[in-house]
Amino acid sequence: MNKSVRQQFVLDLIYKEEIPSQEELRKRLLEKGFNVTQATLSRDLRELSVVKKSVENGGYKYTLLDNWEGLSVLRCEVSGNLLVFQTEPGLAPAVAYKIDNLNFGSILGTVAGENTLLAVVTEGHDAHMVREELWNRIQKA
Amino acid sequence: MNKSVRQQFVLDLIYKEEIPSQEELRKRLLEKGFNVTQATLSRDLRELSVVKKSVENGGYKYTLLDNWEGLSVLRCEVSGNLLVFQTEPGLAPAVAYKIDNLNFGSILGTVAGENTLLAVVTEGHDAHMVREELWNRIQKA
DNA sequence: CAATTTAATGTATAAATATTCGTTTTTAAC
DNA sequence: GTTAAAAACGAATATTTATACATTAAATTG
Repeated sequence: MNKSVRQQFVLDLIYKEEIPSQEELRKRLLEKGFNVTQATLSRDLRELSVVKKSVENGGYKYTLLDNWEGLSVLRCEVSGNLLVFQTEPGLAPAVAYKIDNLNFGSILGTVAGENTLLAVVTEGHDAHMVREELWNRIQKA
Repeated sequence: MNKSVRQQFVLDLIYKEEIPSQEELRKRLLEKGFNVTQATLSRDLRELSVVKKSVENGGYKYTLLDNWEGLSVLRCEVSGNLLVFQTEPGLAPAVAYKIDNLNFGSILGTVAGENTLLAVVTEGHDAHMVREELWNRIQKA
């Protein structure tokens, strides 16, 4: 019944299912043991930068504004002040681009090869924490 | 007073300004000579895949779901059934990735170098039309 | 060009969402 | 532990957005 845990579930749900409304989201969360009101979810979605987009053939679904659909990041490990990502062949530059655009202050910059990319963590930040943060954002289902 | 012209203005407005609601969008369009109701704009935004996202320090703004912010595509020319894009150094793969993800039936596939990328137009489609379509989507302000 | 179909839009309203305000819970400071 | 401050939340509601239905405009067919 903790906020950040709930929000993780929210991200998970909208990633895996087609949620058309906050009321529907509320019901799905209830099944998982989270009993909150629509108002709270409205605030959650705001904080998580979740948006409602139209889907083919009518209706709407909630989705992440920056979605990593199709990018398939395979792995992310920490070594010193570096994060090392493995991606599907050829996708590293695209992933690097997306990471750059997140504007994480905790990431100084990225270098991408074919399927490997390095992200340099800013001094004073804990690489493992940054990894967590990023990984959550990437949202591998 | 043509629909597609209006929608172009809509894209333009939400790209250049912070529009917080459909009612506000209506007023801005009115200034430009388009007199439509909120209902029409709701339908426009659905068709254009425009979403409402939260902004720092409160409030909301409409924005494109797939935004090309920071990608800076410099040029796009047609040769036969090919579209040839020039981008800032190193960004071609990221642009190619985004184009792939638009799922245009009119584009068979893309190949990216460093700062140049080729998009192959599907047979039966007019390359110049496709170029227009894509270029509008890319929305260089 | 008349008849028919299809697309675009407005009006009115239902549905969905954001926010105000009051309450409870958590955190921080002593 | 007590108190003060901050964060989280619900209830009620204002605001915003989507849609059902009716109407008009445009395109298609004969």
